[in-house]
Amino acid sequence: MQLENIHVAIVEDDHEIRQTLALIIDGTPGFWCKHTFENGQAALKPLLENHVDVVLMDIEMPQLNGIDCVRRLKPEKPQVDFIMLTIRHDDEAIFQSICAGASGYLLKDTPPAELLQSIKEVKAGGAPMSASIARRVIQSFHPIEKIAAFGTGDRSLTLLAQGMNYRSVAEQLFLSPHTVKTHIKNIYEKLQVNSRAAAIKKGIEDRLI
Amino acid sequence: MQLENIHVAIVEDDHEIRQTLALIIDGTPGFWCKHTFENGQAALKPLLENHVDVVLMDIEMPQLNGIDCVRRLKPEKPQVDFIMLTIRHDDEAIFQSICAGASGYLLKDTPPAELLQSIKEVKAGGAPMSASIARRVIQSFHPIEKIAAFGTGDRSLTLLAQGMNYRSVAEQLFLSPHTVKTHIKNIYEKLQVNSRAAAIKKGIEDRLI
DNA sequence: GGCAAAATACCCCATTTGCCTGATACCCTT
DNA sequence: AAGGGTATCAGGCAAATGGGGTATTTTGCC
Repeated sequence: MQLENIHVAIVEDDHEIRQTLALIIDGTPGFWCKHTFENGQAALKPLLENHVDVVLMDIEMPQLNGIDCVRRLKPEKPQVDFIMLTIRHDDEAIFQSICAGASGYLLKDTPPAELLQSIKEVKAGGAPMSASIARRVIQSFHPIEKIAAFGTGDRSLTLLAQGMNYRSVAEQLFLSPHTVKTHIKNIYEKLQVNSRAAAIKKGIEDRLI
Repeated sequence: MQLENIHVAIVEDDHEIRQTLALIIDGTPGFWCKHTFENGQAALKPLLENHVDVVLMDIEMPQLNGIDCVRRLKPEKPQVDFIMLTIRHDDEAIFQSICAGASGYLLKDTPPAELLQSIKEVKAGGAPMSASIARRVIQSFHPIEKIAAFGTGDRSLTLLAQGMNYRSVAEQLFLSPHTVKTHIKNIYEKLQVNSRAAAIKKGIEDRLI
């Protein structure tokens, strides 16, 4: 496939895991474990100054955790692909990692063959994820059960979010501006906000819009 | 692995592809192609009334496209896993499919072995995606290059989205309300909107907030 | 049929917003 | 030195918003 080795770095605080991963990678043709670091802080400078293709990144580490490490490195080295390699499978870890710039997310029980495949895959423009992680990511797009399900009002909110004012929304929905106002008032109460701005933010977060 | 066959349905308007897929699935132990349909409309009733585990769904089909078909079936049959199987790889198709309720997204050049593996994977709670699709999904979480990168203003927008008014934002950022006003005006221009509501929606969509 | 909830509509009024004009200053690049 | 971009601050003004009411009609449900 690729003519040159894929240069890999490992950031992982557990000595044994770090060594094992390095052995797996170095022991496979086409892969070269160029660096290993025992926490995020130690990885920052070397990874900024040296080129690697893929970084395997643990999350829970002393001094600087993997998510923050990615957050700081990715903007500076956008061509580097970061794969989180962690036991954490909670939404917070997953989505913070992805938002920080990770291009892959594997659980630590990933078998060596799949790990190596994932490294190749991310380098080829993919986004390798453990099956359960991928499902979580996909599910994050699925609509939530509409909280308390307000009736006509939700349409109003959608239109407001598009920049319309009471009058325009009223025309669109064939209602009086007064009515729209009443609806919006009710929506504010249900969403526990008191401004259009906050309502729209909450509405989007809760997938009502 | 599983004691019983995985029951699969195929919704695909191209006769040849449909037959080929059916042959692949029926020819593999552990899989059973229970139904095939030539468009979304034809699939609706049978899929509501009969149980299948996984549906392979094309997108572009006459009468009822695959995305709308999933949108209508998934809420009624949440336990069914839908895998889009299409040549389309544009963002609109990808994200509309996922939002409609698809749990997987494969391109039509997926080799048979990988297709079968994906069916098993989705049934096991995964979310099989072609590599390039997965990357798109992941990238959708990444912050956009700040359009024209407004400097201080973006902070203002974030605070406005939390329901603050000019005065509160000004206090928070140690600025004059006038300054905040100016910033917001500039942001509106850059986002091509003219109301706070639309700005927040666009800001969230573009991941500036 | 009857009741409760939602939807519809209207009023007043203080506050806020969006837009206009203008200004000063700083940091770039040319 | 000149120009462009950004950040800062200011006053004025028409329009929109948010909050407090009240009241009628429609709807869904028992």
